[in-house]
Amino acid sequence: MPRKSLKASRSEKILNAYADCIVRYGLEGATQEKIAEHAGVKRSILRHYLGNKADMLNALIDHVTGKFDSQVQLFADELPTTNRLDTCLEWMFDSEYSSDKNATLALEALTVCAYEHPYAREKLMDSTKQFIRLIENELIREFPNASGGRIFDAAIGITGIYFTIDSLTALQPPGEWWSSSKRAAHMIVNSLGDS
Amino acid sequence: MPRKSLKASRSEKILNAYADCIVRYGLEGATQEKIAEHAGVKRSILRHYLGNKADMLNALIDHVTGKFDSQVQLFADELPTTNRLDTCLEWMFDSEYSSDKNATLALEALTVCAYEHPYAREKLMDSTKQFIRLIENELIREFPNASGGRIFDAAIGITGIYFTIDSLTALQPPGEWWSSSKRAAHMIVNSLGDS
DNA sequence: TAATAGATTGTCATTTATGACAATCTATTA
DNA sequence: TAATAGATTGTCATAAATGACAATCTATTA
Repeated sequence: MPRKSLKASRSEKILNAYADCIVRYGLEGATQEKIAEHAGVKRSILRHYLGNKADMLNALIDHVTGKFDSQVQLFADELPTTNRLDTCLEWMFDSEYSSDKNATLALEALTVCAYEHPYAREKLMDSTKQFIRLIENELIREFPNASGGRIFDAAIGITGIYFTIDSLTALQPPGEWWSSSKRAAHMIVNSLGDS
Repeated sequence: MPRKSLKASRSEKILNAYADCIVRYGLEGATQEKIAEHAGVKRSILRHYLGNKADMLNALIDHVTGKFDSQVQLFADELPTTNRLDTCLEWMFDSEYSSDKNATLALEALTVCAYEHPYAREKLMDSTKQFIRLIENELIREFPNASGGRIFDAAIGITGIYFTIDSLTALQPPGEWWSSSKRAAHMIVNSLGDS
């Protein structure tokens, strides 16, 4: 007889606003007032659906890492059957293409609290590993004969280049930095070719 | 007849504590109380030497970028005359060696406020450029015949790999990530060799 | 349509962070 | 040693953030 619960959709909306806020104002700068404003709800609502500050942070950690993970998965699924690796780099290093840049940025904003929050550290580590593994898989597919060690080195390198150019977004770097990043990633890829 | 001013040394100590705090707690999480505690002084002292919150942030921006710049300069000056590039990568990607990792981390912690603080954005951009230029110079010295474009691409790539592995410190990644990062950087360097 | 579970709003107390400034202490040297 | 400029400490007012909870509104369906 009760009305149906909006918990799922409301929580979603609030956590997205929370993620936006930590990217914009930093983790501690994302106050409940600001989150509520961004989400277009009253502050009391946050508490109603997500509990107190600590609860909210835990929910946020799950939400941000989960969202990142599923976007990574979606990204992998959408890659074409031919020319996968080139397409992959093309998508990664095109500042226009990417649908939701904030996924990476939110991850990075959370990183600063890893010291204080072992749970965040754990989840962030998992998500990072999964991203590296995506790159590894594409490299293996293209260079089945390369050693696992070299594949991993290359994956770490490409991931590093991507994370940095992504986090530099806040500094509004010139567009050439994106294309240079892409070419640097290709340098790594090519070096796997020379057996 | 007055006593001599401690402004320089006190400000230095406070700003170092401030930088430590933003790395540990994030920009907004670094409250005056915590800074004072880390610096081993009373909170009132902060105001006495560095003014109000906004003044302190500006001083911090100058301090952090200035410190980073001078460490980069020192780093370049200490490179040996022979085998410079290898030594450079060796030092960058040795998690033990580096004297003050926090210089990079503080830079990254400040990045989140770039949206709100154009001044921070400006200074951070300058420092980043200077770092890239250091790498560029070493690459040019080793590969005088490589095109400027390829040199820049490589410098962007190596810098990206370095910044990322450095910021991942908070997640306590396995030591192999450091060595893999180093080898990835070498892949980029080597690709400059095959004209 | 009446009862119910949940949505939504509003308010108040507590804690925390900051700003301002008065009061006191201390090295320096004229 | 006395005057001075600065160091240091302490306190209070204000603002901001959070936590807790009461009060009201509204779908849903028995």
